[in-house]
Amino acid sequence: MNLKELAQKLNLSPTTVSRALNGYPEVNDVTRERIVAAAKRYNYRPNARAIRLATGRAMAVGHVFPVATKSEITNPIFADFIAGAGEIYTANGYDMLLSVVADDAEAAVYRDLKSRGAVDGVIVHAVRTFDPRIASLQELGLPFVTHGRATGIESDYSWVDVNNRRAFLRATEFLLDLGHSRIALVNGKEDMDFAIRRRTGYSDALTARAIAPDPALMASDEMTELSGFRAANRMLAMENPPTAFVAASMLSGMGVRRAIEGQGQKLGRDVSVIIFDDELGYLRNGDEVPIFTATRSSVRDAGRIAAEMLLALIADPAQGPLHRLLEADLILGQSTGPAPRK
Amino acid sequence: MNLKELAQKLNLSPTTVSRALNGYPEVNDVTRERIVAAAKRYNYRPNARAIRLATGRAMAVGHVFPVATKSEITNPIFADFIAGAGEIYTANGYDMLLSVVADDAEAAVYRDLKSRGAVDGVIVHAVRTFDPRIASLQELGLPFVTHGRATGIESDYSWVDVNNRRAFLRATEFLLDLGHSRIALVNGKEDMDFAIRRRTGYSDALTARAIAPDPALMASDEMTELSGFRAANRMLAMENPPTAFVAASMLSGMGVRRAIEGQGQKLGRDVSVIIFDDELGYLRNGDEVPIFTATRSSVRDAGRIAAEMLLALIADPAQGPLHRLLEADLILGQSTGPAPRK
DNA sequence: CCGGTTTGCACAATCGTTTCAGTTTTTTGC
DNA sequence: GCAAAAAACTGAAACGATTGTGCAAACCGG
Repeated sequence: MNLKELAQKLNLSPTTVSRALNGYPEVNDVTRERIVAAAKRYNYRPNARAIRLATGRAMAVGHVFPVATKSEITNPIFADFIAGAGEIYTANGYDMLLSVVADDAEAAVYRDLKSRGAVDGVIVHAVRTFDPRIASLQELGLPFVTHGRATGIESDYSWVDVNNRRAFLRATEFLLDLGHSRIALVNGKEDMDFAIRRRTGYSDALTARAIAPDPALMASDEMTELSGFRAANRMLAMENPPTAFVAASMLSGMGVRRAIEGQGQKLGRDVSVIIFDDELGYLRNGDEVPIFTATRSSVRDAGRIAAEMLLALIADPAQGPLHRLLEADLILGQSTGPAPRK
Repeated sequence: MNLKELAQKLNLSPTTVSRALNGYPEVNDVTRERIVAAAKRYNYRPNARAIRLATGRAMAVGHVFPVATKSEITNPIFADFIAGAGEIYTANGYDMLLSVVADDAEAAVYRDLKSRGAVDGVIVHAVRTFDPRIASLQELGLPFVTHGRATGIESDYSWVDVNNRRAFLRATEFLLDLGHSRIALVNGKEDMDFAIRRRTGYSDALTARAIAPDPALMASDEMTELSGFRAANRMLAMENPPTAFVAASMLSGMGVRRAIEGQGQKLGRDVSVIIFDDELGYLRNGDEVPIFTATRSSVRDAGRIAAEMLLALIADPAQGPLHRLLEADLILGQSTGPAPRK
């Protein structure tokens, strides 16, 4: 059932039917109702391909899912972010186009998406410091929003980010307030921009209390359980081991916990742990009572916000670069307690 | 740069240019080369919207990402499956359309996708027993491939699945061979079809050795670390506790491990654990040496295979329902050992 | 050299919408 | 009652490709 057929059944021109369904004013109310009713009855849905060609808009936004050529790590954040963004697209009649691509071919994909006219805008994931994608997107003139900021990029662009620095600053301060002074950082890989910011927050908190950050207490690796375990194990074996950890993710934190318990120590009593909790659907921090004390910020919410921002930008690119800095909550769980007395 | 402009620059008709670029035979080789060179030089990419309208094909496949209305659990499998499938789409010039939708609205989304002509086929995730989506897709006449099978559906349809029953049968047999007789199952939620099959494999292995499956040794819940921990804790506190566990996922297994170690027992010596390993990118089972003994089957591979199957089906639906049953490898890790002597 | 085939290209219709620019009909003001 | 304005509707041209059909020019064997 297409527009022409529907128009014939109604003894009207395609023009009128189209206008009626799209809410144009120049159509009689009774006619409009007749048309709407018929459309529903015949289950008419305008052909997406034709609309796109006629309007010149893709009514779709692109997400590029980089598959690292070397490490096979897929970003665990991705699914939740997509879920949040997707809700917004669905609610606004937009489609979401997902491109899976080797991470060295991303620029080409953006150009392709643009010149094929497949999308009206894109969301950029996993921003790195000095991320070259930002410049190439600006050059292309394709509306975009990044999830995370890139230190080292001077030009202005639209982004949604968590205040990672402040989150880690607060987490570290909280541990300091509990009397801890040997506080370790189990960070993600520090080519990611957010990891740098997190380390800065951690260091700043220590420095502000006149504690010099100890490089031996700072680890940086993939945010997996295993590397969290290894880092914590190594540090706990030191002569002057840490009494508290700040971990970059739920998984890292689980690894740290295992190391602590493996040494026969008790989490939250002998050694404290704070994690950064992205509230991933399948990695929940307990049910009623949080297992870990955590700085918490929902990735799904970030997805929603980024999607809304992008749609606004598509509707009116002139409203210039938009920014949104989300603050993480500090929630109290069972993994922190006062520093043990010597 | 569109077809007409390119044709003008070449002093040719759009027809010829189009035919040259699409490999039709009736164009002179030197002309073709001239055209191809010009296309590359002007960076011409045919407009996706126009192609779709003209050919009637969407050159896109849909993935529906159900967001549970009640539990907020997003499927951790999803990202890896998508990554695998996406590779295939990209290689074949197809786009991937992702719809995020409340799980009670899925049927409507399929109908919408079909009548709008937005996709040529879809992949169905997270199949449940008696899954109604299969019938509605068959009715719609939209090509589809499911990831997982649905017991209780009598009609034939295309699917890709892991031999879950055999995987759990082998895992259980392996533990039996090591002398274990009190073997527990920490399963996923048993409204998912694969979970049922897994339990069947587990039970069958026990029964074949004349051991009656003990309901007290069978848990079924979300496949999270916490529920794995709780189930194992409960079972280890029994009078006659299990000496081995079969866990449904990496996360469950991590929970089981924590329960074991929490009781001061040693994994692989006092209590054995086998997991099912989906080889998720961010939940790797160790680096060189696997932590857990596991039945392993790559979700990413499953995604690739399902995507290839769907594209084949779109090209020629008549080749009828296709099936692919993947076998899981049994890989030896450090989490299993002979049953301890009483 | 000539009729018929092959080769290489172009014309024009088509896909299903939107939308500009009319055109017809109705309403309005006086 | 009539011109002007407003309301309601329509024709036709886009949008940018693909593709069936037609038509010259080149080529062929005899």
